[in-house]
Amino acid sequence: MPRPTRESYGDQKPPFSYIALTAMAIWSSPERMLPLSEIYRFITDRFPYYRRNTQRWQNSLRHNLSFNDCFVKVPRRPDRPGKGAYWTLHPQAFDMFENGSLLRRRKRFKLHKGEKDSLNAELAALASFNRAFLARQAGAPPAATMPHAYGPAALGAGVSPEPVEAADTAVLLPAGVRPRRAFTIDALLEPEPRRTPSPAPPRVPLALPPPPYLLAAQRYHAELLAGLQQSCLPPLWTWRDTSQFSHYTLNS
DNA sequence: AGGTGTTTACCGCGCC
DNA sequence: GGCGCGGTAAACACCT
Repeated sequence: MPRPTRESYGDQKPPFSYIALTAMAIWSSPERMLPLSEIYRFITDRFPYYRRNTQRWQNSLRHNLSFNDCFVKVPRRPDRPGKGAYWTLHPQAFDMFENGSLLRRRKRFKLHKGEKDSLNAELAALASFNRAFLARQAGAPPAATMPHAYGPAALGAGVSPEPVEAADTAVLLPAGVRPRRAFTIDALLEPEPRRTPSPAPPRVPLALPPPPYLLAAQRYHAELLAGLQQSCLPPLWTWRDTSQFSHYTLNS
C-alpha cells in the first residue's frame, strides 16, 4: 500500500490528532516555538480539511494546548510584542510518540506536581521579568528585582522535584539545580561571564543597537529556551525540512 | 471586540 | 465494565 502523502489527504481529515498536528507545527518552526496563530496557519496551509469549521477545531486545539503538559507556554520576549504567548514542547515529552510516529502516541505526558510547579514558577518569573523590562523602557521607576533567584537551568530534564524555599516567595525549585546567575535585572545586565553566543539571535536585524536591558532580556529568554529545547532534538529526530511530515513518521 | 487561554463536562472508541 | 485517550462544546477570564 502506498504511503499516504500530505497532498493525498486533500479535503479528507488527516489521521493526526491535534496533539500531533501541534507538535508538527512546533517542530517545523526554526525556533521550535510558535504563537497560536502560527500553529493555526501551519495546519490550514498544509491540510485543506482544516480550512473549514475553524471555530470547532481551533477550540479543540486550544483545549489541548492548555490541557496537556507536553505543551509549554513561553512568554513573549519584550522586543516581540503581540497577542498571546509562544508554545513549545516540553523536552521530556519527546518519547510521547512511539518510534517517532505521529500516528501512535505511547502514553499521555504528565508532569509530576513538583516539576509542573517549578516550570510554572520559572515561566511566571520570566513573564514578570519581561514586564519589568518594559516598565523600565517606559521610564517607570526602577523595577524591583524579581522575588526569585534562579535561572533557566531549572528547566533541565529529569530533575527531582524536591521543593526549595526561595527568597520571600515560596517557589518550588528542583533540588541540586544551581541558578546560572541571580535572577534580577541588575544581575542580568552585567556582562556575560563567559558564554558562547546566544543560540536564538533575533531574526530581523534591528536598525539601532538595542539597549542593554533588552539584550539582557533576549539573553535570558534564549537561555531559558535553550534549557527547554536542547534535549528536544536527540539524534533520532534528524531534522531536514517540513516535507517529512508528508510521511507518518519524523525519522523514517 | 476579538483573540487567547483555562477549565469542566460529556461522548465515543479501543483496550485490558 | 473500567480506564485512558481524543474530540467537542461551552463558559469564563484575561489581554491586546
